[in-house]
Amino acid sequence: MKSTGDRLVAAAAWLLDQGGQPAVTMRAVATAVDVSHNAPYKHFAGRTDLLAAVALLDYQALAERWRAIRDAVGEPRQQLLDAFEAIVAFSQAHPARYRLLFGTPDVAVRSDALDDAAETALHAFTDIVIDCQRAGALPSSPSHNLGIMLFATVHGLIDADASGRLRSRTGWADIRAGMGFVLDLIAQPSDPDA
Amino acid sequence: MKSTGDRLVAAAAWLLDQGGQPAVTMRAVATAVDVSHNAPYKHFAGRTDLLAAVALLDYQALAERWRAIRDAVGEPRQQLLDAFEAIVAFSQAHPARYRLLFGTPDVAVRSDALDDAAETALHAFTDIVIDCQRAGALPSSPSHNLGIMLFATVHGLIDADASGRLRSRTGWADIRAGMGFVLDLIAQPSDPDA
DNA sequence: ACCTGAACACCGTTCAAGT
DNA sequence: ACCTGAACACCGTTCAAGT
Repeated sequence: MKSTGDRLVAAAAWLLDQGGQPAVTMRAVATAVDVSHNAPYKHFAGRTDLLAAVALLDYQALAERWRAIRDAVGEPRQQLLDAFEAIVAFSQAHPARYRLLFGTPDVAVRSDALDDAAETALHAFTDIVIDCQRAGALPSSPSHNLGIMLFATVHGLIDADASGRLRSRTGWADIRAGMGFVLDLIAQPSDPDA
Repeated sequence: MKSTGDRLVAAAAWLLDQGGQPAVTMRAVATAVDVSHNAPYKHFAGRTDLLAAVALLDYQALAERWRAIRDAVGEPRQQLLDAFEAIVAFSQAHPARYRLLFGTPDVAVRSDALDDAAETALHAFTDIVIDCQRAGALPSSPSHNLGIMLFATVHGLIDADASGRLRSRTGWADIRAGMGFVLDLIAQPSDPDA
C-alpha cells in the first residue's frame, strides 16, 4: 500500500493532467486521497512543495527514458530523433506537468534536489547529442552548447505548437518534422574525417 | 486624461512587472486605479480579458520595435542579432509579460485579435530573417520554417536562462552569445553566389 | 454610462485539539 | 505520528442599487 504522501503526489499529478495548475488545489488533492482538506500540510510544507514532488518524479522518469533510448540499438541520429519524440510526447500527454518541468516558473518551484534532477535529465539528453557528434551526424561544437541549443529549440517548438502558432505558419505536420528540419540545417554537409 | 479602461490595463502591466501573475488580482488593479474592487468588470469581462489587453499592447509594441530595427541602416545579420536582443531585453525587463506573450498559457489567454497581433509580430521578425537570406547570411530554406525555428530557439534559451539552467551549463555570458553560436552553426559556410 | 457595497463560493494556510 | 474541524484573510465574480 502506498503511503499517504505518495498518494498525494499521484493525485496532484492526476489533477494537473485533468485541469492544469488551477485544478491542483490543496483541497482537491486532499479530497482525491480521502483525507481532510489540510492533511496534505502534514506531508508537504505547502502547495509549492507538493508540485515540486511531482516535478521531481517526472524529471527522473524522463532521464530514465532518455537513457533507455541511448542504450537501445540504433543510429545515433535516430536516437536523437527518438529523444525529441519522447519529450514531445510527454508535453502533449501531460502539458501542465511539462510546463512544471520546463516552462518559466510563475510560482518558482525550485530546490536543490529539483535542480539536480533537471541537470541529470539534461545530461542524459546531451549524451545522445555527443553520440551524434562522434558519429559525424552533428558538428563538433562544444557538446553542452549544442545540447542546450537543441533542447531550447524543441522546447520552443513545443510552446509554439501548444499555442497554435506552429502548424498554421510552417506547414510542418508536427514538431518532429521541425526537428528534422533543424538537424538537416546544422548537420555536417560532409564528414571531414571520411 | 487616460480613460479608466486604459489606466486599468496600465496598472495590470505594472503589477505583472512588480509581482508576476499572482500579484495581478482584480482587487489590486482596481485599488491601483482608485476605483472600487469590482469597477474593472465594467470595462473587462474578467481577469483573463484584462490580461489579454495587456498582451495585445505588448505584441504591438514588439512588432513596432522589430519593424524599426529592420528599417534602420545596417547589415541584415546585425539586424537579426538586434531583433534577438530586443526580445531578450523585453523578457528580462518584463518576465511575467513575456510569459503572457510566449509562454504556454496556463489560463488560456486567447482571442482572434490576440492571435492576429502575435502573427503580425512574428511576421515582422521573419522579415528580418528574409533579409538575411537575401544577403546570403542564412540558408535559403523556406523563410517561415527558418523564422519560427530561430524564434523557437531564442525562446527556449530565454526560458533556460530564466530558470537558471543556461549559464551554469554552457559558459555563455548571455543569450546573445547563444544566438551567435546558432547563427554560426546554420550560416552558409560560403556564399554560393559569390 | 459608470460606479459602489454587500454577498457568495471558493482558495491557501494556521491553530488547537483529538487518537 | 497522523489526522480533523474551525477559523482567517484572501480571491474572482455576481447582484442590486445608486448618480
